[in-house]
Amino acid sequence: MGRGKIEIKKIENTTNRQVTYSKRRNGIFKKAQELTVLCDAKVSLIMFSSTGKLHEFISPTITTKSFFDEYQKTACVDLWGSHYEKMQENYRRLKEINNKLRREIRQRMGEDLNGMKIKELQALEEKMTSSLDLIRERKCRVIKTQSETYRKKVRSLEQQHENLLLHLKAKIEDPLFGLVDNEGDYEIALANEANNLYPSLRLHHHHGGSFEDLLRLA
Amino acid sequence: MGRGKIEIKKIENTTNRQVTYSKRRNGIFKKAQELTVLCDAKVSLIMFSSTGKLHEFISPTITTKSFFDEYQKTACVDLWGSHYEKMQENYRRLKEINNKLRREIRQRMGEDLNGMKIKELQALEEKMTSSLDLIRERKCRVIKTQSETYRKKVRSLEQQHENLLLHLKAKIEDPLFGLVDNEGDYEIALANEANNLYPSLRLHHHHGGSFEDLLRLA
DNA sequence: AACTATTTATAAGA
DNA sequence: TTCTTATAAATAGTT
Repeated sequence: MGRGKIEIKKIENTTNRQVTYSKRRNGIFKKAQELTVLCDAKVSLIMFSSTGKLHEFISPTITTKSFFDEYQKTACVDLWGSHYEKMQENYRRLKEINNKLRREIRQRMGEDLNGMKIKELQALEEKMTSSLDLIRERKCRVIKTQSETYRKKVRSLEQQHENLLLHLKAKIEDPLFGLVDNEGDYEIALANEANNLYPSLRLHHHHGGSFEDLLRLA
Repeated sequence: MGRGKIEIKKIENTTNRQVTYSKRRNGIFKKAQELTVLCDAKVSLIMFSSTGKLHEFISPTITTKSFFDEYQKTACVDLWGSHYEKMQENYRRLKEINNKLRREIRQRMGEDLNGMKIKELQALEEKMTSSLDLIRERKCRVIKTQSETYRKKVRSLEQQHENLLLHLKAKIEDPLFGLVDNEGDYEIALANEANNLYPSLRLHHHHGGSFEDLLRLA
């Protein structure tokens, strides 16, 4: 239908092919639409052009999903295909691994040992003792590090404390060293100066557990 | 296109509607086929008549399944809906659990302890020692049971052995006790009788490890 | 299922 | 892309 009759074979001229695709696509969509209305049919028409562009028509009387549900039921086709099955396979394997891991943990907790042979039990025991050694080693090192940190902090605080004492002594010997407005406020000023240093000492001591805690843990 | 122009609305006369459906279905299939060839396009055309009958055309250059895989990818349509998403969610959770389990095992193996506080390490150590106690207890019980079984078997075999000796002694003292055909075969008969018992003894001894193995294990 | 008068789709050209 | 138009194709109503 056109100025000349054409043979039904691939149009080699790209531009021409795309023009024809566009025209005929409109034509076939219109036909699908008419069929839907005239004959009360449900139609799905999906196409990809040679350049990979997607165009689709679906009867407005139905949703895409329900259309394909019906199609799969009627045609006995499984469009889910590999996607679903691969996923299910992976899921199954993951579950299996999970169970093995759980069993391993239970055994390492001393449960679920019923089926085990003597040699297996012995191997497990050996694994456990060597793991325990590693854990204890790690614990000792952490404690040592922590202890060292505390030791340094204590020394630093002692230093501060000493400085403070020297400072106070100097003030007592020479009341005019600091500028004090009157004799009555002198005691209060001293007390405040002390309080400004001690809170930080207490804070440091309780950050992350006391030194006494550490000794108990080891 | 025909003897008269028709309005595009549902054809109420059933026969007429079915005839038109049949004619136009052929028409649209031909169009789809021509589009496939002329424009090198991939077309899927599926339709259900008002009576529920299915007809479909798909470009012979592609399979139904690969067509829909591509369709889903391109259209970003999830035709499987909630089903798929639920599965994906489960899969994700399972993976997470898996990772936690692996971490737990690694910690129980004495690895991956870097981030742990002293108290956590101590708790882990305690869990491990109590687990180890359970495992050792279990091992001892299994060894005891096994040992007891072997002891009984040994006793039973000793009993059999003693019976055999008595039997032989009886035969030697009274050669006519057993029916022996001639004097020349007497020695051979004795040897065979002995061999029929000893193999079973050897078999029992090596089923699941020897007694000496057991002692070494404990 | 054919037939065929008409409508519709579209190839080629602008 | 869109419009035009000559012509091929599709099809509604009829037989």
